[in-house]
Amino acid sequence: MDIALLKRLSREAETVVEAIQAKIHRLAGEEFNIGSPIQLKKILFEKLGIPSDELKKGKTGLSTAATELEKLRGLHPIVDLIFEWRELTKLKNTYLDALPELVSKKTARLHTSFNQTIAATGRLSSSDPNLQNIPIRAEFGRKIRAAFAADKGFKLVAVDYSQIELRLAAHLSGDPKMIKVFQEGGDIHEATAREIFGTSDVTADMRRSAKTINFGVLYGLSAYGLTSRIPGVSQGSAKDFIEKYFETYSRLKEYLDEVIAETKRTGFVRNEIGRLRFLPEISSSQFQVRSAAERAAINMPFQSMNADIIKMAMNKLATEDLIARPDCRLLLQVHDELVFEIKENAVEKYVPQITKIMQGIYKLKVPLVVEAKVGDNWEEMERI
DNA sequence: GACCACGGCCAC
DNA sequence: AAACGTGGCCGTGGTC
Repeated sequence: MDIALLKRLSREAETVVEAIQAKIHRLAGEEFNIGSPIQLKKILFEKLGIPSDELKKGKTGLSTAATELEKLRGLHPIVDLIFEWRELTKLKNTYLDALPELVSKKTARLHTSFNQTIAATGRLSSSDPNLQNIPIRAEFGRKIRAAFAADKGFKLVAVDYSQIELRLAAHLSGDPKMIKVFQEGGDIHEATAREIFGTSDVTADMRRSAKTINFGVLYGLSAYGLTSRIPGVSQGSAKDFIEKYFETYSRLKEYLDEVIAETKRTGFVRNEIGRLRFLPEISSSQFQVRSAAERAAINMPFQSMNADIIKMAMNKLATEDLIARPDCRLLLQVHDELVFEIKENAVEKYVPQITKIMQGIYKLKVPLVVEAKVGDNWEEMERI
């Protein structure tokens, strides 16, 4: 771990947070704890009178979650500042200030625990610290990854399964259109956009919407849920999108319906290699409880198969002596990705062996593809 | 000081 | 009506 980098970023964040905090307090006309949703609500909706009619309510009243505050952007300058404050304090508290404390004095490394019997789907989880949720999506957070650096003379190598859950959707459902896209090496999100928007001129926005639907379907997304996740889409057109989606991938629709029916009949869902998840709540008389169980049932075959496939690959890698040798060690598993530290002059030797094992570990009706990246740290990685 | 519920948010 | 699955960690506000 590059502790000096984390400390630098922490100081950078602190300076900005203090400036933002002062602005927020000035706009509010008083000092208050921005991190307290109770106090924040009072300022936003009582003192400043920002309209709150469209906002969701939780157990304790109005929600100030990011998805809700998003609706208030432009109504008052304090809103944008709250977003910035939250982003920076989150990163500072959870990563920048916490991780250096946990670095071993002896090894200069960070050691996590991987838990094997926590997640209901068979995934691993990581704790103390969780190294499966290190930021990557936002620009500032992503910099934290640079602190995860390979030893001198070594490289970090990250190998991840490409689109594995959607490939599993194609495989498990046997949907011919979806299978065809993957067999031809096509872009599944673009192909989906072409179908649901009925055009070969797919814009970036169309592809983004199709991507949201592709992933959402694996989670049991509803038209309502889609509405809040695609900007400017009404519930009516979201419903149309989903209908069009399932007209396109009709065998997938049948498969998902079968999973729910089977789970209702037996009280459990079983993935292709036999892992079970019991979901007795699927027969609940309470709509909310029952619906949540249906979504968990829909997701289970994909998420659990992903977990089992990467576990089988890790097992084979261990058997082939590729995870704990002086010039090649497995450091992390992040659900569909394995991160190795490999001696610089041995990357060329080991990466083909690793990718071959990962790709060949389980035969699907579509290609199982992995992508490898290499770099001196976890931020600056290049495809190899 | 330990624990809890909650709201919130990071990852895949 | 309810509204996207699996996790873990943070601070707040509270109890014991």
